[in-house]
Amino acid sequence: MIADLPHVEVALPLPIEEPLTYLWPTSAPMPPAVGWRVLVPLGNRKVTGYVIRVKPAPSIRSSPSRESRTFKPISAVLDDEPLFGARELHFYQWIAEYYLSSIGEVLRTALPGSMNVKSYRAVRILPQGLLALKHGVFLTGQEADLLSHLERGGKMTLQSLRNKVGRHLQKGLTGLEQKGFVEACQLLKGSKTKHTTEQDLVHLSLPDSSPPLEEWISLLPKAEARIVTHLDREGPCAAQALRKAVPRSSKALQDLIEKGFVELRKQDSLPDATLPASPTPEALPRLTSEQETAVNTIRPLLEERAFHPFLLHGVTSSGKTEVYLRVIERALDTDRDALVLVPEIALTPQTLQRFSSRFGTHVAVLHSGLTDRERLDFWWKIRRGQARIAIGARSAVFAPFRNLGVIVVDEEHDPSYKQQDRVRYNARDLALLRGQREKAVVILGSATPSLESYYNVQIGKSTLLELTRRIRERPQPEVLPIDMRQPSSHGPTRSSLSQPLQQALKRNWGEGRKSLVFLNRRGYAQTLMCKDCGHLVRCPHCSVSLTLHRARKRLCCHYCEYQAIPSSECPACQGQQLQPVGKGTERVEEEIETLLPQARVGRMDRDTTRSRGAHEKILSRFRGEELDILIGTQMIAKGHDIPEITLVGVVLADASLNLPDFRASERTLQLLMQVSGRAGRGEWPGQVLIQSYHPDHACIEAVCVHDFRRFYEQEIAARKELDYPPFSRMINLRITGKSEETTQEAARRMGEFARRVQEENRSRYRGIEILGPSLAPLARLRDRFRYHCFFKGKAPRTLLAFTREVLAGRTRFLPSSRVQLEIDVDPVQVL
DNA sequence: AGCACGCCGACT
DNA sequence: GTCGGCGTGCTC
Repeated sequence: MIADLPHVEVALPLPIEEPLTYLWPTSAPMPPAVGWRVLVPLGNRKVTGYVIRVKPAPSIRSSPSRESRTFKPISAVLDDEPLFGARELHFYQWIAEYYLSSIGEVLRTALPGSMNVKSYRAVRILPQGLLALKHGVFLTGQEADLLSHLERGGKMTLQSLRNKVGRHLQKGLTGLEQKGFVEACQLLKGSKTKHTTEQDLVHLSLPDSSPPLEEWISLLPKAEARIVTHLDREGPCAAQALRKAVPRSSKALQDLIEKGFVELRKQDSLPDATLPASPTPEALPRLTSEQETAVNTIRPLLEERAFHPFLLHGVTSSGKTEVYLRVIERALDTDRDALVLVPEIALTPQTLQRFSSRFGTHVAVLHSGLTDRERLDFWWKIRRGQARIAIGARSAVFAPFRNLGVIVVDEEHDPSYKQQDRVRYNARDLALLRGQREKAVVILGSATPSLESYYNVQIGKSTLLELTRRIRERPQPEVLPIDMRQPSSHGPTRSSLSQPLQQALKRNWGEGRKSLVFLNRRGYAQTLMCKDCGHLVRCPHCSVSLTLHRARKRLCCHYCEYQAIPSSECPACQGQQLQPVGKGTERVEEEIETLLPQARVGRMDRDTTRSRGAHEKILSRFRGEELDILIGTQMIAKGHDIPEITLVGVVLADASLNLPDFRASERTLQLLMQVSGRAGRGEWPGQVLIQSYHPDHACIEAVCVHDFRRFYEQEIAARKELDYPPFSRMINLRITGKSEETTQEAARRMGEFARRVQEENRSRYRGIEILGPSLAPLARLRDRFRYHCFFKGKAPRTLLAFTREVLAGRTRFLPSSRVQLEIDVDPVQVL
């Protein structure tokens, strides 16, 4: 046995739970260690993996009777240094265990996507093959077919060949391979992204059984032939230099790479130039006394290098960002790094401006629009200590800083911090964990803290810092409810805008001020309904109705890609009375245009911000002098600061209130407070009108009197009563499948099995409550039926242990791959 | 995840 | 007969 060679355990980004063992060849230029990214053989392809353990050399005493198996060696080491160390690995392992996922999946989530290289089985045509095709000799029909596809495509994966030729190509291929017309090989995918410290070196990579070079070159197009000649004469050449040396080589080089006749290899180029000098210092704004207290409370703990969580509860426009900036400044001064998390939608140029004007090029901005290359670049800059601040959405919580001093989670209540697929982590919670592990200060900021975070303050786990006043002593806007049940609210028309809101919009526009109108429902009408038979137009793939989008002239499903052309005829009764019901932003826009024909009205929702930069473009038109009234969905409620807005209208506060979710009223409060906060940020006082059919609901009352705490007290009492979070933890198990019967049956058996597990270990699992299984509120999505089940318990560890035990028996209740199981720990959205 | 294999029904 | 569908099981 080759007992002395080092073995490593490699985690793979696949749904394989266990790491696999590989041999670390002695020929490798570096010793095995945790964190190396490697390419490993798996079946007949190659995948990226990450070394998570170096196995101790087997002792001499280990009995040879135990079947010793041989392991495959790794194929390649992919970087010049490991991507993570023991500390980071431990963090990843914690996440895998807590979110009931595998370490490989966590690594895939935590590291930039372009780290994942894969290979597929492929074949490529050999020069003899090209000749054979030209002269049409010795070929069956299928062989000729295959060769002609290969001639066009160069190196092709078996998959893509199959798509062209059909599945049965094995016979033809083996024939061609025997005749020496094609060669089996691997095609790497995703390896093209490199960071800037590397450059491409072009190598010739002629097939093994190569004829004389001249014969070869004669078969290639001119430009390609020139490159091959150049490489043959000069040897390997940097891609950029080659482009200069050989005219018109870009396209030809691409073709050669695809045909597999040349290869790109990475080579280190010079490291980045040093960072530019610090930005021009700007006069720092004077802090309010509240801001100063906050900064002065946080800074000493930062300097102590201790973990300390803070909840910065600051009303809108109270200057939370300035507090972050001051603390970050101090962190940098003491040689520590800073991480700032914001909801994706709040990553606007306006927000970033404040950070970059203060900290210049130290800031790495991680937004969704980055190319793979840029993302990788930032990742390495952070890892190498060249970027000292990162600002980004959810996934930035994994930014590879080594010396964090402070983590900021702005708008900490925002549900977008929860990842909704694969590893369903909550970035806010991971920020706290990371701060604890790395002895950093963590600041959670919000005008409307989540109940969890506010509760943590009450039980002493976190320190509350309050900013109760707006900067420059601006008053809070006046917030008034409008009772939509009162007939007097409506005018003679059946407008979605009440009389008071119409009056206010007119007046505000007359005074030359800006108005914001909020409705959390896009499209023209919620759906079409038949007046004769009551039929609703529904999505054929999901259990939801289709939304009418008038500009696009389509009925759209908001959960899948399905679209239909609206017709005036009822599909059920053939009546001609299909009518729009339920108004969306598009309709409200139309109503406002009718109400104020001279006003300039804009709309901002997912439909109008589809293209890149559209979001900011609409906002800057509104900020400038091009729009008077902006109507939109929740994306108008976030972050931006437009001083001229003096009126905010909420068309229907109830829309999010009636969702079957225990957080519905919390969510509604957050939305309403946030959108209200847009009013009166400048010199003129603001007014907010909230239309509702439940104007006396606790969360609407709370918004009207600006009393978050009262709402909190009420809501927390209700949660306690029902043992909902934060008084318990929940885990949601969802079973989905295309067949209704199979899915329902699997869900039923899962519930049964879970109850049996509980019964069998009654003493340990007594405190766990099993709710369901039941049909999910969205019973079908993308052709899959959905059933779910909740486990609820007060002790997180026991709850996790229980769930693990149930999952261990998943083969018992998940008979086939026709049903899928998704696990969501601490779910935020349970539709 | 991706790939092979093996079982079935529907056609050149 | 083969073609192409899908379900099952494995990967160091």
